[in-house]
Order: sequence, then C-alpha cells, then structure tokens
Amino acid sequence: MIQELKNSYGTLFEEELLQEIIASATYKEVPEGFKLIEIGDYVKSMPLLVSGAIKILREDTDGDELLLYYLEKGETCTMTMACCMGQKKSEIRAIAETDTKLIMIPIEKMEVWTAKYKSWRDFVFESYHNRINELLLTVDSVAFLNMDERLLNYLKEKVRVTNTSILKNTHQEIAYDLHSSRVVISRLLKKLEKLGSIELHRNYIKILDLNKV
Amino acid sequence: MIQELKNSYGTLFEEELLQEIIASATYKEVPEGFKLIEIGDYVKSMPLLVSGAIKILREDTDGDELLLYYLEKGETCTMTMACCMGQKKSEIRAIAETDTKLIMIPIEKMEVWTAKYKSWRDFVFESYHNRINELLLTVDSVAFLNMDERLLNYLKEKVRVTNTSILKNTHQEIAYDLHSSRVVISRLLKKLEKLGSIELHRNYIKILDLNKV
DNA sequence: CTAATTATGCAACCTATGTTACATAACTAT
DNA sequence: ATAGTTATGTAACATAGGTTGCATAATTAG
Repeated sequence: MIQELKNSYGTLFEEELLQEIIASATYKEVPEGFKLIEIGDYVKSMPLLVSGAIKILREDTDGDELLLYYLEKGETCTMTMACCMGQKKSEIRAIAETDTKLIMIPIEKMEVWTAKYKSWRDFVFESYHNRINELLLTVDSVAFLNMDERLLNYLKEKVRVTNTSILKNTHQEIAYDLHSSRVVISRLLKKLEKLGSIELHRNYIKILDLNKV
Repeated sequence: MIQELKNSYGTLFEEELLQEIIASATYKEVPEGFKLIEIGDYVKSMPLLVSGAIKILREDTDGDELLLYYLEKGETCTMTMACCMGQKKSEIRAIAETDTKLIMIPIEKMEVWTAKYKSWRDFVFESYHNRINELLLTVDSVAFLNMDERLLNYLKEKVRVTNTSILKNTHQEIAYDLHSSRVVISRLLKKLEKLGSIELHRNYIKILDLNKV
C-alpha cells in the first residue's frame, strides 16, 4: 500500500500527511463490476483511487439509470466525502468499471486533516471543483447533445478510461448508462459501424476510429 | 451591512469570524436582471447572499442556455469559490433573479479562514455539498423528466424563490431557461391554463394551483 | 392616432427517439 | 447434439418536442 500511495499521491501530500494516511487508512482491491456504494447507503470511509476506474451512476424513482462520470487514479469520491461530513445518505451508486485499487480513509480524519494540512485542503477543494465540472459536462451532454453525439462521447470516454479499444459491453448495458433503449443504441451503433468507426460483435465492440464522424 | 450579515450568518459563524468579515468584505446591492458573473470571467471575490435570489445558468457552444439552479439567502456561489481558489475562468453565468443584497469576500481570505475557522470550513463544505445536490437535481430533471414536468417544477421553484404568485416572464424567457422553444412552452402553458392551474397574460403568468396535476 | 414592435395562439409539419414485435445468431448447459 | 438463453438486427409504428409560418392582440414609439 505504501508504494501505491506514494505513486499516486506522493507529490500531492506532504510527508507527514502520507505517514498519517499509512497509519490510519486501509487498502482495498475490488474486481470489475464490484458495487462500492449503493444509493441510500451511509458511508463511513472515503476512498482514494490508486488504480482502475469507478463509474458513478444516478438513478431516478423508476429505477432508470444514468452514468454521471468516471473516477480515476488520484481522484476521490467527492459525493462520498460530502455524505461522510454531513452524515447523509449517498445520492449515487458507485461501481468499479475495471479492477480497482483503493485506499480507504476513515471519516474522522477528514475534519482533522482539513484543519491541519494545507495540501489536504487543496486536494479536497480540487476534488470538489473537478466533480462539479464533471457534473456540468454531464448536464451539457444530457441537455444539449443528441443521442448519437452522446454515444460517441461515451465510447471515447470508455476507451480512455479502460485504456483499450475493445469495449466489452452489450448494447443493453450502454443503453442503461445513457438512459436510452437497447434498440436505439443498436441503431446508432450500426450507423457508426457503417461509417467504419467501429466493428460490432457479440458482447464486445472493437473501436477503429471515433474521430471519423 | 453588519445587521444584514448577523441576520443571515450570525448563527453560522463565530463572533471573531464575523468581525473579520465585517473588516474585509464589501457590501453590494444589485437590481433584478443584473449580471453578476459571465462565462469566462475571472472572479476575484466570493459572494455571500444576504437577500434576494440569483439564477445560475449554463451555456453550450451555440449559445443555448439552461437554468441550473437558484442561489438564495445564506448561500454562496460555490462555483465562484472553486474558480477563485483555482484561478480558473467561470463555467457559469450568474444573474440576479430579484433585487439582491450581497456581501463580497476577497478571495485571499478564503484560504486563511479555511485554515483558521471550523465554522468557515463547515460552511464551505456544506455549500459544496448543497451545490452538488442541486446539480444532481438538475441532471435528474433534464435526464429523466418530460418537458411538461420540467415546466411544472420550474414554475413551482420560481414561485418559491420569488415569493409571489405573479411570475413576470414571457414564454420566450421560460423557453430559454429550460432550453426549449417558445412554441413548445406556450403549448404546455396553455394546457396548464386549461387545467385551471395558471392564468396566462401578456408578460406575466398568474399561478393559481400547481398541485392540481 | 397610426405605425412599428413584441407577445401569444395555433395549425401543419418534421424528426429524434422510444416502443413493440419478431427473426436470427451466438453462446451455454445438459 | 439439443434446447434454452442471451445478444443483436430490423421493420413498423407512436409520440414528444422542435420548426415554420402566419394571425392576432397588446404595447410602445413617433
């Protein structure tokens, strides 16, 4: 864990804070698909991402989902942080998009470190700032873009986050993330295939060139 | 200003912090419609709302707008805060929805007070938390609701924020806020009128009962 | 008072996206 | 190999909401 921590956060935090993290945090590895947080959960520790990616989802009253954004190495779940501090229930669901390594910080430390370490304050504010910007991009996407553009962005983002050009997803799963229907996604994917941007297969999509469009 | 400050923030901040605010902040009154922040602005001070309401808007590349949420008494523009701290450009536009009274804090104080006062830290975190939740509601609205439901929520929220049942808006203005078209909004408003929920007039809408639907 | 401007009403139409239904292909388990 | 299950393809259709065009009412300017 020590090596992992220094790798991802070594330049961000001062030595003394790193020591405190090592002393109080726990290390955790979760496999792809692992559900880290469910809507309504009370969260008792705050995750720092060391490697992998986590997708953050929103759900409406009918159980319809929407992908909000991904968390990556060096980031933290700001919403969880907010929940921890306020002792509120989680507003979102968090699922490991890939195999993921995490450092879990007990919430008691939050308040203490915020008072004590400038680097921690900066990190926390930076996290909030990033998260708000991600949410703004989500709003932009849903409010201003058509489904074909959203799908394209979704594929690009997924390639980036998973760092592979073979996306192991069914059309149905993509439809859930984009809050659309399977038929619509199949239709749009077929269009992209005809343009030569992707190749469709059962259970996976091979990305050729998403900048053709 | 002192009275205004104690009125809105007296229970929130300790006496010493209140004194520091009084010493370094400036007081500002702006009329309805006043543009406080434009997208791309560098922001040099952080507003604390004393009375009135501010609407926060997002814009896409084509100049299309979307209302994100309102700021009210006792709240602060978290995005501005984020901008200040990171020396970044504003991602949003802020316009006074009603006549509004503000206390402007110079950004240099932010870092200092965050280290020094727990009540300030709590306030800042609480603000971030609230703003993220507002943004989530915006995402919900845009992603999961139809235009008729969004319009209804818009009217309800506007009644609440402006504290009057006479909404002085043209259909075009509402259309801008909801990122829709004038014709669509007129159509849906007419439906609400036929249900007896509202009364349509030139330049204003009289709200009768929005819970009929 | 008249002309110009602005807000609203409304019909006709278009399109993106969602829905239903069914066929077929590709896997999985027995 | 066979049957069942899951993923994909595709057509036909439904609908919310966006667009165009124009009429009319209300307001303002000259």
